[in-house]
Amino acid sequence: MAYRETNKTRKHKERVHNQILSVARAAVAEGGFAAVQMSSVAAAAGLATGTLYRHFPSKAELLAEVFRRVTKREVQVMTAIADTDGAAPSRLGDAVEVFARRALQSPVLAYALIFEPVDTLVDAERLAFRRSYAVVLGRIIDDGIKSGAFPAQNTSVVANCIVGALAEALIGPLADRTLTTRSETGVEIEAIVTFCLNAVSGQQKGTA
Amino acid sequence: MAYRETNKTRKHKERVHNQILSVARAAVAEGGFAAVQMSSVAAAAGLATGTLYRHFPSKAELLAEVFRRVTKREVQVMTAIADTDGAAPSRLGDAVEVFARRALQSPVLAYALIFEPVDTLVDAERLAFRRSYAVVLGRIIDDGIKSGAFPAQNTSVVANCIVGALAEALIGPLADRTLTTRSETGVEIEAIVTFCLNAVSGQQKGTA
DNA sequence: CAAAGATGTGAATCATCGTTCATTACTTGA
DNA sequence: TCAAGTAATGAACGATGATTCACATCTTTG
Repeated sequence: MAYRETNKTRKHKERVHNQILSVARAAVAEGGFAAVQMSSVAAAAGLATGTLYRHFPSKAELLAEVFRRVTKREVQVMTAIADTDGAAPSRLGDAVEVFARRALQSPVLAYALIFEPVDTLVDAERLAFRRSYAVVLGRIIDDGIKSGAFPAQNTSVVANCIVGALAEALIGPLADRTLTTRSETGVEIEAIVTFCLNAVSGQQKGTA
Repeated sequence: MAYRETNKTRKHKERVHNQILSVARAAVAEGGFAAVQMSSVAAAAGLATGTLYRHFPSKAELLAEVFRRVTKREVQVMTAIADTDGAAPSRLGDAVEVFARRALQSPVLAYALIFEPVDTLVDAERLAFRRSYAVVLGRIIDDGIKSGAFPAQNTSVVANCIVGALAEALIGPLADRTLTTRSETGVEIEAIVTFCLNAVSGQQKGTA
């Protein structure tokens, strides 16, 4: 005898929900997690501050959800490459290169995802995110070892090292985000790819 | 005809100054920069909050000073190794290993120094710090190239990659800093050293 | 349209900390 | 001991920004 949740309302709710997430995502891409303020998000979404709390219990959860969404896509992209059926070295090179290109495309977002501390919730997500990358890379490396393309090695440590090398060279504080003409970017990426391939295929006492 | 700064007062002042820095440093090592609160530092140092401001103009400056002190020592250690007169590969291995050992010794502090964003002042210091590391590593690598131990390569990118690989493998995911028996640590460090040496001495198209 | 319920609103509240400053307690040289 | 100055104190202040909540508005069903 009264209000009941209906298709229309459900859709509306979902639309608003997504709208909020999208605005928040944009804010993160613009200035990192630190730059996100509930009031700004609300304003940008054309809502009152309080309304956000009808959709997310807290800022932390909102940010965590943003993180999850963006992150999911990134991992999918990497996974797709890993599941290609080329030779391991070429797949590894591709994975590294794609990571690099995407990171350079939106450096602030990349920084936020890889580095920026926020709060326990998001930090936990980040851990999972990094691990996902390492897992994908590890799979490629294991393939390479099996096929003889790479010597035996401590896959998980090596995978972590690669993630770190990528992160640091591309979006760490030292990354020179100023001198990025198209060609300079290319040279840098090539250097990074070489570094990683060398590291994995090197001949030093391989079984560390 | 009155008060004048004297030896005794100067000494006292300095003692308190150092005491504050030391307490702050401990706080950073315990929970990172984010965990440092002026009131806690004061309490731990047996002082009133306001007293801190007789010694440091602001929290930011206090933290920057802490950063500088800790960091100076670290760079000295690395530099000493770089200036040894062994072969480049062995020096590089030593540098990496020492970095690793020290980082594992106080992971939270290492994390704070390498990653944790704080404010403009500290972030500027961090930039210098990382650059110092990269420079030291770069010097070793350049030596190696000159002596023919390493192929030609983009030294600065490679140095950054190494710093990143170290950081990630050791302290990025503060994750399994729990299951570090002495021997596991050793194995992990060895894997990291191998990774870095491979990366630098690899034969892939070296002149990226 | 009315009642019931859900949603939206945004000013007020709350919590956290860095920073200040009037006051008190020392130190020093005469 | 006194005057002149310095250091220490810690409660109060201020800024920021997340969160709440009493109220208004909208949707749905009968």
